[in-house]
Amino acid sequence: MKLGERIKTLRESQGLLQRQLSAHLNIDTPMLSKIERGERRAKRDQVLKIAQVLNVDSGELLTLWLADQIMEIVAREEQALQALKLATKDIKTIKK
Amino acid sequence: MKLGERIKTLRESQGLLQRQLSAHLNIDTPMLSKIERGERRAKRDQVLKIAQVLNVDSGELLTLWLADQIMEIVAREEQALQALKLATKDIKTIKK
DNA sequence: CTATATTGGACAAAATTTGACAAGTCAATT
DNA sequence: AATTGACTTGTCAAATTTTGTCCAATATAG
Repeated sequence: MKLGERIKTLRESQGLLQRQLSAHLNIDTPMLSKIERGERRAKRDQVLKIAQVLNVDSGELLTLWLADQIMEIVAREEQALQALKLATKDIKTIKK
Repeated sequence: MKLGERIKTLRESQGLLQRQLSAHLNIDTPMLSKIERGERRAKRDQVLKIAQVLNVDSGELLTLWLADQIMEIVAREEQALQALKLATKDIKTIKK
């Protein structure tokens, strides 16, 4: 889980406590702790809120958030790379 | 949804009815109909069972099944390609 | 040591998914 | 036109998963 690490790094770099950041998200500290450690997944709007509070581009965090979810799906599958390749191709053809 | 289409094609190529295939999966025909049209997602063990009944390599269907899920996550996101690229990199480093 | 921050685990609430069922369409047949 | 068979659509409940809270435990700072 990369998003959690990134959040923790950003939070600490700004001298914020879990208690403070979690307050912005309307969750308690144990919950944020779990998100930072990747034990629980943040919701999309929480990611946006975190980006806002920590003054970073939401796109950066959303990318990590999405990648984490993809990893959860494919990480234990033999066909991981094939599936990723196929999905990438599909996305590209959709965008055109 | 690619898996559904593939299932339908395979099923029809073998002259099987939804009723027959769905019986193997212990679900009713409406449910299979939805899976084939991508309205509902098959479960992993259902995919394996389908591969078995339709005599195809389970890896092929699992790849489609995984790709579908990835698409569900990223399809509507701007960061889709970045996230896919990142996840691909992560998978590759894990496998090494 | 004390106080504060973080983590762990159990449980409850909320949200999502899975499936069954009833009713519907559509096509071919009679 | 009515019947039949295959498939589809919509709704609802059961089951599973996710999200969150609370309390206690551990770690960290002063």
